[in-house]
Amino acid sequence: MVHGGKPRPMKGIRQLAEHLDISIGTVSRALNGKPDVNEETRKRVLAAAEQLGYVANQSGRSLRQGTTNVIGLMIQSSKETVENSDNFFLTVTGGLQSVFSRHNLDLIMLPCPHDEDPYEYLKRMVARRVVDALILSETQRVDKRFDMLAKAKIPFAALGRSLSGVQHPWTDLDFDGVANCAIDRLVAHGHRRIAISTPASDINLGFVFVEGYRRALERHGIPYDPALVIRAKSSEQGGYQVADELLRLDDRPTAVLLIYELMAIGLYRRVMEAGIVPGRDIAVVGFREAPRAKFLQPTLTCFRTSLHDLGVELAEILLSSMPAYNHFYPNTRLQRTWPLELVPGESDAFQLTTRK
Amino acid sequence: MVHGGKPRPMKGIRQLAEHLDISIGTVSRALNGKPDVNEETRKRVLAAAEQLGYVANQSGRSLRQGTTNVIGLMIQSSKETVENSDNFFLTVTGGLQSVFSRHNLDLIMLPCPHDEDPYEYLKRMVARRVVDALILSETQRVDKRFDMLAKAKIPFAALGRSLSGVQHPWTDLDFDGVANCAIDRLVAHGHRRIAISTPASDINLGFVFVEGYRRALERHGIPYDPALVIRAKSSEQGGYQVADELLRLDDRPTAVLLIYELMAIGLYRRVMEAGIVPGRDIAVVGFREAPRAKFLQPTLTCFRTSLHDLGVELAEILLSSMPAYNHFYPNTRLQRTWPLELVPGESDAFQLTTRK
DNA sequence: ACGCGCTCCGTAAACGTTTACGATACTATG
DNA sequence: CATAGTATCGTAAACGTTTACGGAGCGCGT
Repeated sequence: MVHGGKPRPMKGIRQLAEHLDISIGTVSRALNGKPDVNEETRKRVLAAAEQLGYVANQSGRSLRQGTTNVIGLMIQSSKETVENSDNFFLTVTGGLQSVFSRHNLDLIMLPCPHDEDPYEYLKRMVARRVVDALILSETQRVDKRFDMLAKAKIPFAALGRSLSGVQHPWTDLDFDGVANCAIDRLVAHGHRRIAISTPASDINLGFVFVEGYRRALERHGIPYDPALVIRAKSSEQGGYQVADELLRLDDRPTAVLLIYELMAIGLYRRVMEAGIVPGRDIAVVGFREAPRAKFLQPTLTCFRTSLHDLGVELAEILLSSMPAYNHFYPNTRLQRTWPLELVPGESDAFQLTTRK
Repeated sequence: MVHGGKPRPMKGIRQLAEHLDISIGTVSRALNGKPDVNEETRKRVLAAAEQLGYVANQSGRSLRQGTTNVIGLMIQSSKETVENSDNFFLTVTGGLQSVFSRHNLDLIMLPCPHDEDPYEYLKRMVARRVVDALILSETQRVDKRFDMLAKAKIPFAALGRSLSGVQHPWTDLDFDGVANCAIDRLVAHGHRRIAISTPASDINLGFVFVEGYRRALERHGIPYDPALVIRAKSSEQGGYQVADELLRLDDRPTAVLLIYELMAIGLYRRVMEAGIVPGRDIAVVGFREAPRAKFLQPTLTCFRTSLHDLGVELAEILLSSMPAYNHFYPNTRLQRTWPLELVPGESDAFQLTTRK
């Protein structure tokens, strides 16, 4: 039984303690920055820990204190979601982490498998107790997950508002504001028959988007026509399909508002097949800005925002709703819509001449 | 102290045991499917656990058995990576999970913050001991992470081969095979001056890609010209830049091989600005297939593969390298390149007429 | 000399599991 | 009936932390 030699891999705080010839209590206090420990011994402990490569076992720690210092971001990578949303999550993640890291919190992503019920998945993850708090995305119109988390008293914030019972913290892109702005612009250009695309799923953003569209129309005295609300997947194929439906309408719309900018690629393609050119015969406005939109001809009018900053906001909202952290973020609004900036393109830059 | 009434939230296995009036040992054995427990009582235990919503505390469990049943997928969301699509990761994730879930393993994603050194980040995550094994992606040419994990004796597999010392399990797309096939095709069409794009970073796939390109060229007796290897970011902008550089070359190439299919969008745009049309004046071949490629005019010749199946393979490789699971996957090759299938498009479907 | 407060540290009890070990009751076998 | 074997269960010791509690030593004022 060799005892000296190379510093063998640390087994636990116990070995570190007996190597320093002090008690484990003191070692623990030294490592955790507790006040009642001599500065001198703290230095020794930290040095020894560094040298021997000791690092606290997280299981033991979180068993004892019931906390893990990990925040989970649940993402439901449904087939549809996978097709769009490329950099969306990773960009938001960057913003989240920039805040969390200041508090020594780590972020992990919890991807719900396609074939599993998100609610059951979340239950499993909560039961694992590997996260202290959660960020939910892709919120449904009514979302059982919120009620469950509220009942389980685990803090959470949502990326996207919802109608669910509990008042929960969230940030959300300003979907109705965007719809509002787009309609104002299109109406000013002479359009009165304006279609809108919305996701086929129960995700809440679609409802909010259409609601804003409806209110804006009514403000201009234009009746709301359900036939102009086209449900389609948020992908290029979806855009193609939207155009297809548009062309089939009797009183063909002169403008269309897309929930997802990539759809414009498919839409352009389909209408051009029909001899209709975007930006001249039909106005197109897209939600959010993708780098790809810049490569469309004609360039797409859309809305820009910083997803990174949205992540920052979301993290702060979550933390301010957690007792242990809320003093860092004293007066934070717990619900916040995130503004977007209009990026004018050529796709709607024409005045509609009343042709009939 | 009320004792009856609503089933209050379970505190632990102890309460569950005394509610059933049996010992905690038996309860634990019943829940974990151990053999020495009466089928009758097992049923009772499972029923009670279900009814009271009991679920084992993961910290306690993993403290005791030193295992967490969680696999981590580390992703370095570098700025550049974010610009490309993360549906890559989400798709692979689907394949991984379909395997892991059979073994009651959960997958979490560990996104390394932009501003943190991936190596340090990984060290922190390993220290947390929240994962039993790891999957690394975006492997560098030489990657310190592998050595660290090997030394720490934590199992891992990589998405992408590397030159690092240790023989580690990996799957990788068949970059050199693709380069090979593309060159054969282009040469058959009369091209001899063929450019190639490669990432600007130290990620290994670029080296493998160029290596395959080089060997294929030499097989055809075409000298390798370093000037034709263009480093650029894997984005539309990068494609634009590649085209820019191409146009600046004296003896202008008649074909180009792109490491990332989205680059074709920018490349098309730039060459068309110069009056050169893809598929007639210049041949373009892209690596991997994106849905977007279908919307390009002319359609892009590229290579298709199932990233989901690649995930399946990767998961199996990882598990077969773990003592506790390897009997499930007896004779699995621990290193495997993943084949891709050619998807012929119009972008290289012309015979080069020798023009000079 | 005594008591008090302060600083620093050791002791031991939790946290919620799993599991080796032994105990009990019952069955089969001689 | 004695004994061995089997099926089932209870007991208690781990796993590695954190932390409440108390104790030792010291300075200081009375």
